[in-house]
Amino acid sequence: MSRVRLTDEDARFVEKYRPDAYPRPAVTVDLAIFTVIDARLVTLLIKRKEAPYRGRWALPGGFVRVGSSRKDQGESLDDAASRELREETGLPLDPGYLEQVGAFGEPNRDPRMRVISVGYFALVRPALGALVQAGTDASHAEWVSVKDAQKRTLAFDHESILTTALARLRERLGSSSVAFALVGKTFTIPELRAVHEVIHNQVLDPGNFRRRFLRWLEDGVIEEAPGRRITPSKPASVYRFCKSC
Amino acid sequence: MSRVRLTDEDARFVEKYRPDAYPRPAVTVDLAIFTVIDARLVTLLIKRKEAPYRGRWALPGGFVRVGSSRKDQGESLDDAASRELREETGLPLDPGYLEQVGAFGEPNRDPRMRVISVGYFALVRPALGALVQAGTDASHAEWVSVKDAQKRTLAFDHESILTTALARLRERLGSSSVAFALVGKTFTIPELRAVHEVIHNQVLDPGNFRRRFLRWLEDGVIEEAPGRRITPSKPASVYRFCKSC
DNA sequence: ACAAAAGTGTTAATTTTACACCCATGC
DNA sequence: GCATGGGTGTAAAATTAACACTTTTGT
Repeated sequence: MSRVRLTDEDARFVEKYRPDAYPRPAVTVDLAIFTVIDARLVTLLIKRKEAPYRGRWALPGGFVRVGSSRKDQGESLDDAASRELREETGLPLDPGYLEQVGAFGEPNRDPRMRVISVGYFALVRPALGALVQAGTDASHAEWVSVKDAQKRTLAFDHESILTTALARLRERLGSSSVAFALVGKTFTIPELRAVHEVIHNQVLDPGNFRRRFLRWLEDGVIEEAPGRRITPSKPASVYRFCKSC
Repeated sequence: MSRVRLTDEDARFVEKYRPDAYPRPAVTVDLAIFTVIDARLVTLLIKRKEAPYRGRWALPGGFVRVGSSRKDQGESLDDAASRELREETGLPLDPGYLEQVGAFGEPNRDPRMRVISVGYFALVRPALGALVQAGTDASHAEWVSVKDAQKRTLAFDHESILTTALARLRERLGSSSVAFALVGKTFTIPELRAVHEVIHNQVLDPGNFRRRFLRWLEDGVIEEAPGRRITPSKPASVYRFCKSC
């Protein structure tokens, strides 16, 4: 983020400035965290333990930490989202993938007060996804298939955040960094195809998918990796994402 | 926006709720308002009359009006953007086109306090664009070619908002509603092509462009309109956007 | 008549799609 | 050997790109 140096006049003005002249909204981040489990696209939902909407399912999220002084203005939005992701999943760092999808700020979306939420979508590897359930109070957090999640009545306007995030995920799936965030550190082409099929909810031609994929190999985005898969038929070759072959 | 009815418990809780427990950020909307003038893509910049960054050029924008009570939570983000658009351009309603591009909330992007800005991009017709300059204090607001705007050092992080907005505009240009927002109420194919050329900064084949365009005609998105253009060569036929032929 | 730009036609190149077929492996 | 699914080949279809050519206007 590029920022510009202050003039002396600006600096003097800042010292005099009185905040709180106008009411301010609270600002939160809410996350649609996706992974693939048992060939279903799932998202992490939290059962709210407090009002409002107590007992209802909601996207994980929380308030953005805003410093109380000019010197300390708190954390960035991305940092807030990343922090919530870690806190709610209990997973170690590994950002996986995290992208903002926009601000959601209709009045009265929260009955307590004016709250503006910045929506994110996040991806975690399936292998890690399985750990989340175990690490948390089972009744508190749950992987729910996106289809089911959209049928439940979520708290606040989380339904619309989820829908927007899902659309964004589908848009981004063509990009390699997104595509590889939902498979293991090593993977086969059929594994990757299965993920695409689940997300787009349609079967894909194996041959054609393979050809699209092979461009990434030619471009050096991925490389062959050692390893095998146990299969009831011909085993596929294993690849890995290649950030610095 | 779908929202869910409160339970009685929720309602009771809301009554007790004490806001202001944590510091809150100020929230603004900032707009990249585009139009085409003299075959240049231009955006409206405001010369700041107050600190911080006094005298520097900035995107038009302002604080989101947040009500001070639970009953009145103020205006929506879209409404705030739409209001600023009207206030800064002095143009009558006619939304033209307005779309959110995301939240920009790095700490210290504003030296006074933590400010989170929601960026929008807006389109106004060229014919209207010319009026804006006249209606405002000339030294206050100015149409600046996007290329020049990106060379000037804009206030805050407006450079990054502008860049993001421009990218979004280019993405959306294929959609009819966006494409037609930058030409007159009636227009010719060459006029429309000129707009595309300016925005994508490349010359387009007239024949091929025409064919792409004609699909919209077949789909009934547009229709022929009466009228002519004064030209030094063969005049093109005139069309109009057709919301309910 | 001439220049200029609209509009039409045609063809090659590229990408997408569909589907046949061979191959390696576990059982 | 046989079923299963990985991997390869190929050809039709659709889209894109390049460019020649005809038409209509103002001068």
